[in-house]
Amino acid sequence: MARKETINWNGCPIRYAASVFADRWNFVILRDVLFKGRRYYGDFLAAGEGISTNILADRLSKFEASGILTRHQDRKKRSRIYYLPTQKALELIPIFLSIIDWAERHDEHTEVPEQFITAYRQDADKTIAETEQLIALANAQVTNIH
Amino acid sequence: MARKETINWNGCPIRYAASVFADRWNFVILRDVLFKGRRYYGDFLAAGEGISTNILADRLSKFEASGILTRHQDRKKRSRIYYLPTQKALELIPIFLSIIDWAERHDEHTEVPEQFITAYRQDADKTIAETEQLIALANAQVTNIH
DNA sequence: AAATATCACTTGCAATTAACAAGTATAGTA
DNA sequence: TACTATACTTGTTAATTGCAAGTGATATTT
Repeated sequence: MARKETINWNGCPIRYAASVFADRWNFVILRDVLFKGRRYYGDFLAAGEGISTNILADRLSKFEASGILTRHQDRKKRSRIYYLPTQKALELIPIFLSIIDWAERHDEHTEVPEQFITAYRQDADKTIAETEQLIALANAQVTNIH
Repeated sequence: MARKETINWNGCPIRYAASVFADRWNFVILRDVLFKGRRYYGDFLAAGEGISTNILADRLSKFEASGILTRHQDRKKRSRIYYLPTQKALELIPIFLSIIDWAERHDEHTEVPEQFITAYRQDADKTIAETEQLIALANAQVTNIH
């Protein structure tokens, strides 16, 4: 996003969403948070398949600013930082699931577990709930164990 | 997207989707196509609230390349060009509707007609179908009248 | 027929952002 | 005390974006 600070956003939901997460790396980070249980800076780096450290730092702080992630310090090991998804982030799950559904239909290279996609198409709400469970688990691992 | 042509996309649906439409201006163009009936280059320019001509041209040709839009010449007035959404584009509707739903819940500035959002929340499939109707109408206006 | 206008782009250049490599700060470990 | 780990910064180069102007192919007006 170059220049043009004072755009007329005009109450458009799509433009708002665009400003929050319409970016290649944002998609990947959100995928990692919502579906892969990643919570640490280092995890995102390793998993992001190529994101640079400065870009990752930039995106994480922007997600914090927009209320998608919260930043926390590990109590016992204070040098470790973890990021947790907010409710606002959890509510992105339906969007990302329908993206997965779409990609599976239109990209021949996409490989989603048959079971997962079938389950989603039969009962989307259930898959949404299950994904939330997954997230709760990942959160617990980070907040309790350490 | 600078450099890094040879990424390991790895069959990930989110990365595929990111490569096709995760970009500020892509969001706006798709909004215009899916919900506002815009079909002409000039319409996109006027409505995009600030997109540059070169960026618009770039995005339109990429959408063509990725099978989201098809480019057509008006028969009677051959200098006019219109773009039509493909089936692949139509199937983005559920994604964009859930984005609208999400933004309405989390952005105080977002102004979506109450009626629309309520209808969507009560019966998503119906709103999806209605949006498809809207698109059919916009297509007809472009392909028949001229 | 010539001049003007419309439309859909290109092109050139400056400004902004991203990628890559390296470095720094703080905390914990040997 | 030295070494390591983790989470970032910083600097530099490369790529993309924004903006203004230009171009070419129709149409329209005079």
